Amino acid sequence: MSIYDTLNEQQKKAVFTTTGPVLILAGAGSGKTRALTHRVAYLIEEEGVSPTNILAITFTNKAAGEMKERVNQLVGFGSEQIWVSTFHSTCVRILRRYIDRLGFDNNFTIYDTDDQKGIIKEVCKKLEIDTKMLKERTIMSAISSAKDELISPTEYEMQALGDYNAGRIAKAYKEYQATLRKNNALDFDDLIFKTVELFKANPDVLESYQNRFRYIMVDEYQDTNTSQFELIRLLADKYRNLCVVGDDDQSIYKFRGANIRNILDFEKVYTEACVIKLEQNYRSTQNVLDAANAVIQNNVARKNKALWTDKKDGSLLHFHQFDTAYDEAEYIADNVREKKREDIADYGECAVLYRTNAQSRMLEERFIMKGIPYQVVGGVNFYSRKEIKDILAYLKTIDNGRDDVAVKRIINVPKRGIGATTILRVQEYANERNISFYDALREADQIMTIGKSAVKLKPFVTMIQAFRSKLEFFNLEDLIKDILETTGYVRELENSDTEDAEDRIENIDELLSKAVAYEKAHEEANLSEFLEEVALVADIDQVEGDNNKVLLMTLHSAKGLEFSHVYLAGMEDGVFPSYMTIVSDNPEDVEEERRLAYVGITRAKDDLTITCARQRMIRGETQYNPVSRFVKEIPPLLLDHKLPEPKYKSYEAHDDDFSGRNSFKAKPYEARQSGTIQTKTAQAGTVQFSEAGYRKTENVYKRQFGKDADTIFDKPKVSARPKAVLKPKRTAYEDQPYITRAAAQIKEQSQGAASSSGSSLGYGQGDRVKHLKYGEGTVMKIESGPRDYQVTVVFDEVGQKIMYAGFAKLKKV
DNA sequence: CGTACTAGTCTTTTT
DNA sequence: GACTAGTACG
Repeated sequence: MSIYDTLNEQQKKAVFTTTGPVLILAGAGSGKTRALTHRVAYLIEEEGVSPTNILAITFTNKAAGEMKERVNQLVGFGSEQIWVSTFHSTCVRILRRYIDRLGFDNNFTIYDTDDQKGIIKEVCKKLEIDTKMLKERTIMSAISSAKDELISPTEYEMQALGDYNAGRIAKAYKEYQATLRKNNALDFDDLIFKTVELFKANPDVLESYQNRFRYIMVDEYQDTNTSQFELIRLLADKYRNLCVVGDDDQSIYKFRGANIRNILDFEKVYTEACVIKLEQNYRSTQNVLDAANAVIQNNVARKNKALWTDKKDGSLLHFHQFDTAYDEAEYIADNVREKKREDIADYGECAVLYRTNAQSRMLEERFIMKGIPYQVVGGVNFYSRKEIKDILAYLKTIDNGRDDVAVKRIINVPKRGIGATTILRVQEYANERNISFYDALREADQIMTIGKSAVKLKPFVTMIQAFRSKLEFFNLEDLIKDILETTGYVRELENSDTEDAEDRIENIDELLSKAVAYEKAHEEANLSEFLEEVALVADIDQVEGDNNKVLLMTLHSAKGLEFSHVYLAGMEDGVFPSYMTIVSDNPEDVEEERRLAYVGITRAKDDLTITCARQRMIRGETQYNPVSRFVKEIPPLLLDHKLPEPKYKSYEAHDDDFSGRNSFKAKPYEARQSGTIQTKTAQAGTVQFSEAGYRKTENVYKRQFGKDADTIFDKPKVSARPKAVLKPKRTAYEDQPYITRAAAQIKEQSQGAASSSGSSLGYGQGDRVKHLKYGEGTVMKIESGPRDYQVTVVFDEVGQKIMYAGFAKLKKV
């Protein structure tokens, strides 16, 4: 019995076909990681391929780690020698070695979105681009798209001829690249671009990597963009042992430049390619799978496949429409708690998925209220928080004095009385002499224009020099501590009475422990590599598998994961699919959203709950949204609750115009040009839909279910509710990077309460207490729960509430 | 130079 | 609603 016996026929074919180009079309849950890991094992064990000759590219560091681990289990040795990493990390490793050939310093820094924006701003100022007319954002995304397509500034300029705005972007692009070069920095897109450039300009370097990576595998191939494809094409060009794995139905990163043609046209580029389809789904129940299939079928641009499963039907999909987002969140939290109580599911088996990060807030509040452990993935990245970026900027300055962005970030943090004017003068001086900002600082006393401010600059330079000289004998931890001590960064935070100072200090502590962990994991930890690792972490990388918490994340972050119990929240037209895509005149945009829905549905192994709200606050505006078209595409037979009956007819359909999907396909553009319809709801607020998108939904629905598919506009019952009691602020906390401050307090309290007899509450049964939002009330009961004291209070105004002492912050009156 | 307030924008998704 | 950039003022 060998390890390969457990594979199905198609998986075996994927594993045993080791030479030449291979395209594996792997449907959701079809065991593609299994196939990939076994393939690597097979290469090493049966074909005697050296692990060093294998390159596997994954999408996230987390996926890379998992792959390594699984190969290790199969082979038992050598897996640490396989090069498994993301596109970006792969490129950094190559560039660290060879980028000097392109005129960069090998210790270049990597700019994140914030840094980029800063540069773009400078560029706009310099080129006198009016950012009201042409937004930084637009310029940035134009540059990013250009890089994804491997278009250089010069080429961009040529293409922009005759177009005023494009011409300005071209100028900005050119200037931006010049600045990056001057600062010895690369942005995310450059990492790929420059590697391709390096390979093209240096055939010897390319060949050495071609010889090294004789077997190349790429996971999540449907999400590669043009530059990534080119990179892979170059690397695989000599031996052509390229195996790509993907699912066109799960392509959800078009906004990031992903080119779905890469997978759809693979066979055209590699005519000798062997195509293998993995269609048996091992993950989900029949009902879940049926729903997913029904939804994705509405997409036109896809390779046909039919996922099937051996599994039982399973339970029906649950569907609930609520009046408000509050009710929705409340229900989900209750439902999770119930499943836990009845032993149906543990917390770690549940996940709540939503379209936008902003939707996590309401859910977090409810989860905290009910004491359910959870972890939010994403939102504001830990490493893009102000305080973290400040500390990192110190490290960057110490590491690479040419990084002007970093130097300018910290020159007056903490306050040293160095203002904008001084910085400007120094920059002018630097520009004249063509030296870096930092080098200009060193010559501060020679800059005539800044006068007496020069005195303030000197101590800064001396300090940085001192840090640099300590670099040799300090480890990372000591260095960071020294920075905090010398600059008084934490002291300043402690003295300021801003609300979030404490959070910030905690975040800094978290950074320190990350640095310590990094040093433990790496024998010869050095500053540059630490900074580089930090720059390339994804949110999902921080999720630990074994902490038994409900995971809250966007649908995008959920790709590649699976859970027994999945909640799809906010399933409303306007939220998901997003308003932007509904009104877009490109029908492909809604198709991408549909793929996202497909990803969401197929995350569920056993149980799927779909929820939505009639009323929802989005960006400070109350919106009334109908049930998502994607829900309507699920056969009603699979749902436990019927879709709501339409109450307001908002649009009269003309069946003659569109008798079915084919006729829609036949004349999409005329349809789309007929503008938008506005639908007034009973309450204030309007919702717009593109007519085409609207009609399409309608027709698909009719065709499948023979029902009137009118958009539903229920008049929401607006119940008077107390406003949210707390705003969860995300903060890093010990081993749990993204639990909220309030949850952290609960934890502290419960730990403290265990040792100190419990009188620490300061109030007891029968006492009158005051709550920040609920006002005054009487304590009825205090019970010690598993995490904290549960206090029951009857408030004078809002009635009885049961809450956790640690976070309710009740005061005796 | 630093602070406090105001106005405007934003988000759909991220390596 | 929340965050940020820009501005007016001390």
